[in-house]
Amino acid sequence: MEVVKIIKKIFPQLAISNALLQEISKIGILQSFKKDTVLLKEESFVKVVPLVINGLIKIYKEEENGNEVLLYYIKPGETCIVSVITAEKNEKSNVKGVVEEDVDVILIPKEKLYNLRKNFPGWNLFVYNSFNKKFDEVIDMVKVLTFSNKGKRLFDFIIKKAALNKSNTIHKTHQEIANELGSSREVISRLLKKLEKEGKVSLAQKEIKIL
Amino acid sequence: MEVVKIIKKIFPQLAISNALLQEISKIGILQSFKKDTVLLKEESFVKVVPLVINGLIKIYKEEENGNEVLLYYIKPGETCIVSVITAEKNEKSNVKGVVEEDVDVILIPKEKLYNLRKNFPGWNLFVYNSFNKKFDEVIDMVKVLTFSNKGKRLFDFIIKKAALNKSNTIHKTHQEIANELGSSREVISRLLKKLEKEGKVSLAQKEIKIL
DNA sequence: AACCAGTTGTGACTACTATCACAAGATTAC
DNA sequence: GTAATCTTGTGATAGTAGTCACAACTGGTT
Repeated sequence: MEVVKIIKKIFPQLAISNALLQEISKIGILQSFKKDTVLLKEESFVKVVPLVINGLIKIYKEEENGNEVLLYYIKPGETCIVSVITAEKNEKSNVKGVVEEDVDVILIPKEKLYNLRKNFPGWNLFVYNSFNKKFDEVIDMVKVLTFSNKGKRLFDFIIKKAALNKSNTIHKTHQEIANELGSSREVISRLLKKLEKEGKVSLAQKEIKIL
Repeated sequence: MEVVKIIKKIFPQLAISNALLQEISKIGILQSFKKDTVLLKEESFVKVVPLVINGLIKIYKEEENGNEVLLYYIKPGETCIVSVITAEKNEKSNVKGVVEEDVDVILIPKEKLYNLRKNFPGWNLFVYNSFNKKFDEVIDMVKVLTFSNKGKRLFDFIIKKAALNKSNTIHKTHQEIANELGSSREVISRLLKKLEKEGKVSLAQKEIKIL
């Protein structure tokens, strides 16, 4: 019963009810995905909902012109709320999900969701919680986008990304950051240089260290 | 059985299951609120969840410095998803809800939510749908904020607000719009003037008409 | 009619951000 | 070790947005 242990450790909320714990360990499929695997495509139907055990998944929206809009990351102990909702509504996804750091996940097949929702209140509460958390994150993003300049937004991003990595260093090119924040490479380079001069970070190739 | 009729008409989703329909008509409290009534305060606990029959509720975040961040409007047929979630989690709200146009609502007392969630899958689906809709709206806002300038954002706002009013005219001062969009009055005045010159709107005191 | 408060219009200035152009540094492959 | 490629640095320029200052208009009141 490997899965039961994992759930107890990483998803304590789902282990409160023993029935739910058993059900998920029965229907859940353990699987791993490598960096850059596309788990959720825009305009396609959701077949499974992932519960992230470790690693990181990036959720974003992709524009026609190639622009991307970073929405949030899914970290261990969390699920892809957009997947849950669109799977149950049998609708197409309108966001994209890509593995940012190699992940291990428990996959819940879409057909099992109705039963979970109907018979396990603990599952609903988990979904509500997940929803709430991500909604708050996106709302916070709206706030930052409304009132902060790029410099603040960039620093905000660096701090949060480092926290997700449980490290004080992030490994991304300026171009990648520019894409995620909807800016241009030159602007990010300049702003990072400024942060370095202010003594807040130190820079190297593909590396930003928080001081 | 006035409430039953209203639910059937305005919330068809909740009328699919007769049991749910009966339950809501039993526990729901019909009530009206005038413009500017504060229905949901930041940092206070949610006691009731409103199902909006007609009118309009504005949901936004208020900053320490008085800045506001418009999140979305709740129109007839919708519920305040933040209320549902925070009520069930017994947490404090982190957004503010104010009546924008006089509303009639069905109020669901917080204590009844658990029973609805546990025993009525149709209620869950309604909550999921509401969540999905508002999440999409906020995501779209992130997109606009990331890639559009204020001019586009303003025009976007005008179009959407007019649609909510079911009218081609909105009645707000430039200052009010500036507050909702997190800009300044002068900027909004100038941009509106520009839209007028482009023949997209016509302006009068406290009135913007879409052409 | 004159007044007043609220609303809108606009110039001047500054800071921020995007874009183009190109240089320079770092890394990888041969 | 050198070429080729990827990544970062930086000047110049233009457009966007916020702020200050003040003028002009509007609707309602006395």
